[in-house]
Order: sequence, then structure tokens, then C-alpha cells
Amino acid sequence: MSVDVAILSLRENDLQVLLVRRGAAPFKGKWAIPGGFVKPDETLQAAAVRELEEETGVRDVYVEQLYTFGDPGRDPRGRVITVAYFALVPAHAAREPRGGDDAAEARWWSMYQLPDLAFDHAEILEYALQRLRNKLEYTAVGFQLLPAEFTLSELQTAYEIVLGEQLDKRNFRRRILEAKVIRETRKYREGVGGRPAKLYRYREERRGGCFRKRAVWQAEVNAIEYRQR
Amino acid sequence: MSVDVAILSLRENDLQVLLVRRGAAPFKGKWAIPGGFVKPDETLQAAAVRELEEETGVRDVYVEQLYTFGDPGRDPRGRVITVAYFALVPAHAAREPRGGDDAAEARWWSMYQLPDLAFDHAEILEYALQRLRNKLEYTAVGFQLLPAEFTLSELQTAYEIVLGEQLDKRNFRRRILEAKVIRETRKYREGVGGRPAKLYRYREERRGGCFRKRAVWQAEVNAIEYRQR
DNA sequence: TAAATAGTGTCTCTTAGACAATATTAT
DNA sequence: ATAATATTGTCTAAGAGACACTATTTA
Repeated sequence: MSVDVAILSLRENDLQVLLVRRGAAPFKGKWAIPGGFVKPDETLQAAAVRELEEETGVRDVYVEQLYTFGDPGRDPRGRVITVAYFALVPAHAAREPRGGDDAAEARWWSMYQLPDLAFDHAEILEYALQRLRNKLEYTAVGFQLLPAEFTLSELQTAYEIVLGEQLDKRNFRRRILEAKVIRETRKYREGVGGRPAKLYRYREERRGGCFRKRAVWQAEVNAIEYRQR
Repeated sequence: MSVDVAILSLRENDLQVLLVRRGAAPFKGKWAIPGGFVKPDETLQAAAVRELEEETGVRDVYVEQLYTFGDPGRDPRGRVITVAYFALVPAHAAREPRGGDDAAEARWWSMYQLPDLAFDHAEILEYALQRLRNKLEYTAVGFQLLPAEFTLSELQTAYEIVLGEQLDKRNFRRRILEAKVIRETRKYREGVGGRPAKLYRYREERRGGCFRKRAVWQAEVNAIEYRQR
């Protein structure tokens, strides 16, 4: 019984995922999402969080169960069922990747230009991207990809990178502000060459807030994840 | 590694779930959702379908993976991780429940008046109901609870039972018809005492159709389930 | 003063929701 | 005729999307 974690982050103006190169068969030399076996006394979520911290050094980030993959043929060694999670790591929060205990190679890859992947990990990442895109519109999960303070332009860029499309600046700002999920600080981002932008913070207490107004999803979608945090 | 299946059906003008009474410890005498271990060579979905058929005799119904529960304390016998599924059985399709191989008692219970449940099965059913309600609005899953031909009134009643609220008849019909997920037959439901109602059928080929127009969810939500059907 | 970035308002279309009268059948 | 059920349309409010100009800073 294993967990695999798709660790996503915004890097280099791109949505990237942390992959490790397998040092042993099967799929030796291929890239894979980090994973490992669940210890006897930890929850599945705890196992995912542990993997995440081993790879990135970060704790207390957004982690959500994605789907459980268990087709008999997915691992040539025999029946291995894996619970896939995805994690959102704020920009610049992760340390430089180093291999795990087995000194394997590890690096970030663009979600939009992936290498050949081991096992069914391509399917897992495809599903993770779909889930993230949906949740971006229907929940306030986007802030998990940014540092604690951010400008509206940075937030919009984050949305655009994940959704893969350009957004209208005025409509975006209206929707974000009407959702009341962020609040102004008194600080400004200066020295970028241009008018300084106000810095905003996510309002943790309005977690239920939702980017699209006509959404009914918060209830389910957040229910279990937050319970297990 | 086990699968548990929340088998839901419309019965007696109510949303009901099939439960079995446990004949052995732990939780002996308590009610539980049917489940069992995954065989070495079957997919998780196949195991869920097998459980479903053992309990109800039906095949080829809607089955969807719900969530994987694996807290170390959830089974007193030790670490048991279970993948929860839910299944939608059309009204009157299931045979009368009988026990499984262990001759245990089995019966339908209202989702709105459940007995004390074994393990974390109360949590699983709570989550199943949330998921079903959400999918009812954002996908064309409601038809899975009805026989192949149904009247608009029957469909509306099904929605009302699951959602737990009254719906406006004219708005409901408008939305369903605009979604183009059903088509008229030339038949009528007669002899009920009143004007005969047109019978409709679900349009399988328009599966992506969606009750709420402003929904973006079909993509993800159906992706994996349909792939595994 | 030019270049770069931030910030702001209105109009239109679509969808959701509220709401009541007529039509067809069986008894 | 009455009871039961089926069928049909309009108005209003809210949200989503299209669209262009002004403001503030640095070089």
C-alpha cells in the first residue's frame, strides 16, 4: 500500500511538478512522482505529508487526496495499490530538490512538457491538473500557490498559468474582490518598474469563499480534506 | 485491502441504501455497507462491481470511486485500508436483499434515518450523499436512479428526494429540456388517474450534458469513472 | 517623457428563480 | 362535475464576459 504525491508549484512562470528519477527496476531511469509505502501507524494523509516534506522540506501546505489507482497490471512487480495525493507548494517555499534516501535524482518539470513517466503516473498527473483547474474556479485554492502576500497581478498570473488561458484583468479583479477571500495590506510591491501594486493576503477565515459565485461545491470538496489536515 | 460500496436506490419515495448486519466481530450486530477484499487479479472497480452484484443481482449500473479511508484506528483488527465506492441502482432493478456468503441479514435503510453503523461507515455515507447531490446538479447522473423510461414528474421527484428540497416544476422542466439529455418517446404513462404523462429516455450519447449550465465539472468528474467502466 | 505596470466602470447576454393558469384523463 | 395529474410562458435579478482608458512609478 503506497501513496504517491503530485507536488505542484509555480516556478519560472510555469506550473511545475517535482519528479524523481527511478534508480531501480521497474522503470529504472524513468521519472516518477514521489511516493512510498504507508507506515503501520500513520494515516494516508500523514504518509503523503511525510513524502512531501522529505522531498521539499515544506510542511503545512495544501494536500488533498486525488484518487486511488489499483489496476493489477500497473506495477510489474505485483499488485501495488496506491493512493494518489496532490500538494500545492507556494512559490519559492521548497528547497532545491535533492534525492531521497536512495540518492536518486530529483528535479522540477513543467506540467505542460513532461518526460516519459513510470507506472501510470502520466494518468495521475493528468487527473491532478484537471482537479486543480476545477478547484481553482470553485474554491479558494489558488492562494496556496503564492506566498502569504501577493499582488492582484501575481494572483491573476497564477490563475492564468494553471488554467492555461488569458483572463480579463477587470473581470478577474471584480470576481476576486467580490468573493471577499482576500484583504488588503498597507504594503506595496515596489521597485518593479511601474506603479507599485498593493499587497493582499488570503483571508483564512473565509476559506469557504469561492471564485465562481454559482458554485455549490465547497461543501463536499473541502469536507474531507480539511477534516484530515 | 478492501472495497466498500454504498449502494443507493430510490425505494418507497425515499433514498435508500443497502446495509448488511455484521455477523462477526468487530461491530458484531451493527449495520455496515457491503464490502470485501480485492482479489489479486481484479481492478478496484471490478471488486466494487462484484460486491454490488452479489448483494443486488444487478450489473451495468453507475459505479464511481468515492474516497479511500485508511486511518489506522478505523478497524480494531488492524490496519485495513478501504476504497469506498458508490453505486446507483435504478428503482426496482435490485432483487430482494439476501445475505452474502455468510448468510448475514441485509436490508434497505433510508439515507435519512440510518442505524448505528460499523467502522467509519457513517462518514462514508455522509460523503456519498454529498457527492451524489453535487453530481445531480452538475452532471446527468440522476437518470441512473430511474428505469429506462420515465416521466418528467418522476424525474423531478427523484431529484427532490435526493436533494431534500422541493423544486419548481416549470423551472425544472425548462432546465432538463434545455440540457437536451433526454428525449421523448411516443409512449405515455397511463392509468395513474389524471392526464397521461409522456415517457422520456436518457440520451446516452449526450452523457456530457449537464443540468446546471454554468458548470465546468464534467471533464474531471466523469473522466476516470467512465474510463474504468 | 517614455516605458512599464496598476487600477478602474459600463453594457449586454445568459441563467436562475419566482410565479399561475390551462389541458387531459379517470372516476 | 370533480379530482388528479400534465403541461406551458413571462418577468426579474444576478452573474459572466466583452471592452479601453487613466494613474503612478522608474529609468
